[in-house]
Amino acid sequence: MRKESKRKKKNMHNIKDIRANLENFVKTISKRNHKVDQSLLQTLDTKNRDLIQKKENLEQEKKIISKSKDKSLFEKSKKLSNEIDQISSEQLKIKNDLDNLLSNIPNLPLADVPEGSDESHNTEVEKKGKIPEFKFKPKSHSELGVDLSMIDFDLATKTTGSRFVFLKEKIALLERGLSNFMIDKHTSDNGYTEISPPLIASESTMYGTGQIPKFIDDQFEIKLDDKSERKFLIPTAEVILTNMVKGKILNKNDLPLRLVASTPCFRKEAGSYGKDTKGMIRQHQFYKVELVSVVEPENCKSELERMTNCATGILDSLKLPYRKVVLCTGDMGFSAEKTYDIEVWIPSENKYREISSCSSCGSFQARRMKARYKNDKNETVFLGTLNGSGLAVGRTLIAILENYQLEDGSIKIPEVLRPYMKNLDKISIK
RNA sequence: GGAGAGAUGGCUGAGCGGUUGAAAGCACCGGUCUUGAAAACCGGCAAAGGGGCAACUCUUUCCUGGGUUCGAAUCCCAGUCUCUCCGCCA
Repeated sequence: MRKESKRKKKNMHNIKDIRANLENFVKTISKRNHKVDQSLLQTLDTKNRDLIQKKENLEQEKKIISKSKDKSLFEKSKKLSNEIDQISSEQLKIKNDLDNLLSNIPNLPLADVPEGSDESHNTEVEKKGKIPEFKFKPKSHSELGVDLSMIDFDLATKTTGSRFVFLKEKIALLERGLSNFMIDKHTSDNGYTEISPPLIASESTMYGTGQIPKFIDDQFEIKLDDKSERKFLIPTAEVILTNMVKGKILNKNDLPLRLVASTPCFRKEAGSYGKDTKGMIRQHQFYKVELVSVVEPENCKSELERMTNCATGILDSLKLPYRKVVLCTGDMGFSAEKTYDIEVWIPSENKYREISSCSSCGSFQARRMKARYKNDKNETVFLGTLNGSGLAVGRTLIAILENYQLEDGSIKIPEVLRPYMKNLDKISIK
């Protein structure tokens, strides 16, 4: 039989589930500020299935002929091939449209996620730590760093461009110390396995966690050579860590898988022009300690709580004031079904700023990655994946500089960090 | 950069034009035996998609894409990836 042209299989939302409850699906997705063209979806699906039926009938006919080895039927078989080709290419086109439609639809929010269109509808669930009271006007981290000659934005502008920074001496050490401190804590106290991953991900890897196709504009694409698959600098270690199970079928006793890595992250920050242009809050490149859990899907909810606690644990031990919020349906990331943001207190802005985001993605990413496991009943089912920052190192650094600043512009080092800082108790001008 | 080898089910690994969705082993699940476990023995065990309330049934899939043939895991072409050796660099 002639090989029928195959399509690259994309996995995303399960069309079967959607079909069974289309109204509801569209309604739930609309809570996420995403409109689904219901009639288009329905038309494509019906048409697709119709063509599949037609194609399969012909294929069966052809198969019978070829098995019969009856020479008198060979001509007919050739004709069937042509027909099949025709129908097949038509079907492929429809399927492709359907795939494109589906792969741009975000994950379904869990039932307990508050409804809302934007961040103003996020719900605070916890507030912890004491907001520092200064007897002087607290400086911003960039003022502090520049005054100490340990943060240099101008230099980065010269060598690279905007939204990059040079850290020097004790502040560079602080950045490195923070990464080490966080990783140590997650590996020794929280049961995570340390990974040092590639910082470059292939196109299919980026698709797996949901960065592609919808958010391709925010990714730094890099060119290796003309031939190989497109490659991207990772926007977060989530991408590369989560994809470690891409295409795999794990055993139940491999789970849960808990991974931690400290990596630079690269983001174009397209769409945030003019936002947070001052200081280190929003950079094209920053370090982040990332937590990833791969679990049985039914354990996603409890794992999310656990992971979030691992993240806040870092802030607790650094004695930084923070609050925890549940993101509303409209503010969640593409792949998430539920997200907690952890926000740390930033004195110079007199408000809380995101320092970690912990999300359960349910089976959304696993489906895209084709990552499965054998469950109790020996069925092969999609895994659950979660990711969270534990924490964003750059922003933690900012929080420490600002919250621990002294009147003379020097910075007190939190107790737990001192072993990572050559036992310094203070960063001050030499 | 030069020269080779390879890509098959959860894993290892046979097959090299038709009854092969694919041997065998391991893993896994069920059973017999056992006080329990192990061992041994018996049985089961790929995925995706379509149809059906269901029992069930059909189609596709042996790296990807094209081609030859009535028929391809098997033959031809192109590509990707992996491995080994040499060179180069760290």
